[in-house]
Amino acid sequence: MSDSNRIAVTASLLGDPARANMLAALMDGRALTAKELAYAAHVTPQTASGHLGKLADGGLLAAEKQGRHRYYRLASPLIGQMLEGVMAVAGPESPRSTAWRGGEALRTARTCYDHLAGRLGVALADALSARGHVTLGTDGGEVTEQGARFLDGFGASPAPGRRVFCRPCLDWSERRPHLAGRVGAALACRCFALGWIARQRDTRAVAITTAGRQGFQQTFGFAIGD
Amino acid sequence: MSDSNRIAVTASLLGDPARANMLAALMDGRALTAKELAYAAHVTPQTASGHLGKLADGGLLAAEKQGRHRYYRLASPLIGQMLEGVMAVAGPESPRSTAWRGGEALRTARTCYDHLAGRLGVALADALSARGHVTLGTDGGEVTEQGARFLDGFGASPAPGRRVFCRPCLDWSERRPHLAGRVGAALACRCFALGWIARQRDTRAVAITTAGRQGFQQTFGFAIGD
DNA sequence: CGTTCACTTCGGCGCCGGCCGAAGCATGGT
DNA sequence: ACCATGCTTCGGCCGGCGCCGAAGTGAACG
Repeated sequence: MSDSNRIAVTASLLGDPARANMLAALMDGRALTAKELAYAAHVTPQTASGHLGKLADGGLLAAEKQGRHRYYRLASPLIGQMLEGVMAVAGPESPRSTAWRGGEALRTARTCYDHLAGRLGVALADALSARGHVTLGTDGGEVTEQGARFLDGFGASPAPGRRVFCRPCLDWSERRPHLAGRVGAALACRCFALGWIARQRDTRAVAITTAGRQGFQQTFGFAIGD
Repeated sequence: MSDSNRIAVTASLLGDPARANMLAALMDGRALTAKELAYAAHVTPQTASGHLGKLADGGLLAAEKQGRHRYYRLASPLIGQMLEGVMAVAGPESPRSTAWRGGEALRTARTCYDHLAGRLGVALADALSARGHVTLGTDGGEVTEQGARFLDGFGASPAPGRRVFCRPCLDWSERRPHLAGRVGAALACRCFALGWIARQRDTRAVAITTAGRQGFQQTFGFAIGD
């Protein structure tokens, strides 16, 4: 089988709306049951079962059985990255048709596998860059020395000691980069731990709490949230 | 239309073998005619015409008419990046079934949109890293000062003056990173210009010339090619 | 132990999309 | 002007795949 046939096989796994719905639901890094994924995909459990089997056989999902429950998660960060790449190309809807449910919340703040995206994610990247905590270029970026001290103090130290590079991830709703990689993941983890943001049921839109609005304003200098 | 339906629509464009073949053929950054793409995809011109229309309508290809010839190319580097991401997940064939035609040449050296991939691409990244010309981490890397001087001297200066970050791209055949981004593109461009590598007709496998074997050995310290 | 729930498998149906032959239009060459 | 070539469109065919009802297996609960 040629390499482009392998592309076709992998891509066709994403190319069904039900399966795409499932993968998107798993993009917040959590594991969900087959039943929850069936609900997310708007199909019956039997249909979902077939789809999940294909995704697992194709190496995109990892399955774990707990009693009668079957939990699925994305098989690796690489799958998350691939989905990000497809999303970046698929892009947002045209501004004229943004009336679909939940869209605004996703645009405000959401998880993108293990890091934050949407306006919140981009605002974090912008603030860190503007304050000289990270230096960002076209192909990448790096945490500065003062940035490392800042992140240490904030409780989001990405790695001890060594140089810490940043992986920009083109945000599909903002069309500008947010921070992926270890830095992005550490920031997200810390913000959840502080209670500034909270996961919601049935969506990977992330809620910004009152504490979060204050925290982002005082610590990073931007206003976000209702 | 929800974001995951947009994923499905975009992915399904890649999910057909004929279309995947065409996109793969265009991954070396060249523009090809509809006829050439039909040949690459092993379908008739009329079938190819329908597929190309879909890829162009979907924003994946850009079309340009020259007389009776219709040239298509990938619409943007972002498309190349997306395809890289799918290829990284699709991965190589299992070692037991590598007998397909042209596979070894692709693994040795090929273009990955605008930069070099395969063993050659990975060897370049390794050599630059080992010699201290670039520093590479998990999420990215940067050209060092001595590295910038080296690249200047080599004729592959990626950008004047400013800090130059590197974008690692997981090589699907080697499962380790080669260099994408501006640095990778500048290296590839220079190696073509030096005649160390040459494009081949009907494949994005890149031929390593005799001059190239000597040049890579003397300048970068690795042996590659027949 | 019986009931409920989660999940999987089977079988049948219908839709969709890729395929190509045929035909038509446009361009290039002699 | 005629012929060859590149490309597109149309129509029909067929295979593949997602869908769900029905049924079965296994786990959890009272």
